[in-house]
Amino acid sequence: MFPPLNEQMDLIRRGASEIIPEEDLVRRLERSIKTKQPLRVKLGCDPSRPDLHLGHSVVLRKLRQFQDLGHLAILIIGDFTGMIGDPSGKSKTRPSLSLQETRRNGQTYFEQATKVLAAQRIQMLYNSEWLGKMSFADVIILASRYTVARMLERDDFTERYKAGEPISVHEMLYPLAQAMDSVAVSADLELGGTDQKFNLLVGRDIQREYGQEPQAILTMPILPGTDGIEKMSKSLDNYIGLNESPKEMYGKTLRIPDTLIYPYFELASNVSNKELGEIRKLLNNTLTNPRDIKRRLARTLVEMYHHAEAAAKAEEEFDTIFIDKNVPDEIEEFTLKAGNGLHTVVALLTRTRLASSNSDARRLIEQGGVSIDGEKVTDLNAPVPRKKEFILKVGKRRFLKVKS
RNA sequence: GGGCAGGUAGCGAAGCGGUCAAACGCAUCAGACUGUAAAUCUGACGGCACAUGCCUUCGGAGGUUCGAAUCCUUCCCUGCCCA
Repeated sequence: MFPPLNEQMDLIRRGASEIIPEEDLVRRLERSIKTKQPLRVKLGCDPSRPDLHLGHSVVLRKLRQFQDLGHLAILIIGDFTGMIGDPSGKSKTRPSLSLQETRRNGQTYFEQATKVLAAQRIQMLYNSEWLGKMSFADVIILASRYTVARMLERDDFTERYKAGEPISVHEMLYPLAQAMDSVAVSADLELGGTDQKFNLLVGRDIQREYGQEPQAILTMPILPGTDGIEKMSKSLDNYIGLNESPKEMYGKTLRIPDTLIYPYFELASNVSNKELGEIRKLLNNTLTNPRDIKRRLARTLVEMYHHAEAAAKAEEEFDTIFIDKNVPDEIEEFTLKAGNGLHTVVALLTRTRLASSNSDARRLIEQGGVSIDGEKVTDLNAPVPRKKEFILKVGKRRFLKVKS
């Protein structure tokens, strides 16, 4: 039923940052082979940000490998924690979601996650099922099993504490809540990014306190965002979303700094180890133009989340716009209606949201960023052309077909 | 409970009675350049009107003043120290 241990470990280790403790995992795998029981591999998901991106895909792909090996993927939607608010300390506006919202987000999370995960051997649970039932007394008992000093060991707590930044008490409850998830599902292994290491380790301690064998943990490297500096995240707008159109995905990928080409192939694509080696060789060769490899990366990613045809088309369109400086085939349309009072280009830009305000629209014109049918608009008071149809272009890549 | 230091535009951070729509950095947007939507350079960057005009912003609410982000009162929030 399961592949041999060595084979499993080879795959499991690939790309992994740390496996703690590796002997534990090996032991469980051996047992699983013997008893023919799949491992219960847990991954926690934050439903307050239901838009998945390549950063999430790194750990999801690892989970997928476990599925492929015959193990069970347990997705835990943190709806309970989502209802209380985000603990990251970064955002002051902690959106407290309603139960309904968390359910809806959980659903969209699932839909996106299954772009990477296999539909079978997957179990999705909402942690309000057990956390919501805990009494205050239960919480106190749970909290008594961990110490403040140990909690403060967590990097981000240490730093914030030193920097004199606020840390709310409830934030310290999050690692414990997450640990209770592990207890609730009797996790054999929990996956997460390296930034989750602390939380994952707390899970071990708490499981032990609750009479369970502590889970092994496996961390994956953090995928850098498209800026090449920060961790990929939606709030920093340095992400490539799993749900994005082929066009967006392709364009964003081609924009990443050259230094990210290899890490993206390694962590976010499904190229084989052999291909990875070739890619590395090519990148080290000064004769190769990194652009060509980056194009391959962009195609690969689009193929993974869409299909080959879409990838080819996205590439073609990119070339059309940026190399040939032409108008793409498919562009959004806007129909001018009599009586909607759009007489000037400025008004049109604002109405169609190509500019955020009239001032912004004027600014764009002043800076030479607006053209109609390829002709630069220079007059701030330029009227909307009396044509049946024309192409409005803003900046380098925003197009609108205006009809009347 | 007491003492101290803070809360400024998307973020970080200056300003401490008029010349403040508010320096600077980051992010963002536009232009040039480029293999690229990268890097670099240039410019813009609250809103409305656009000719030097008006309106809304500096935690909230009041007040002093011809005039406040800047002074006073009060409330809310944050950090540190003492108890």
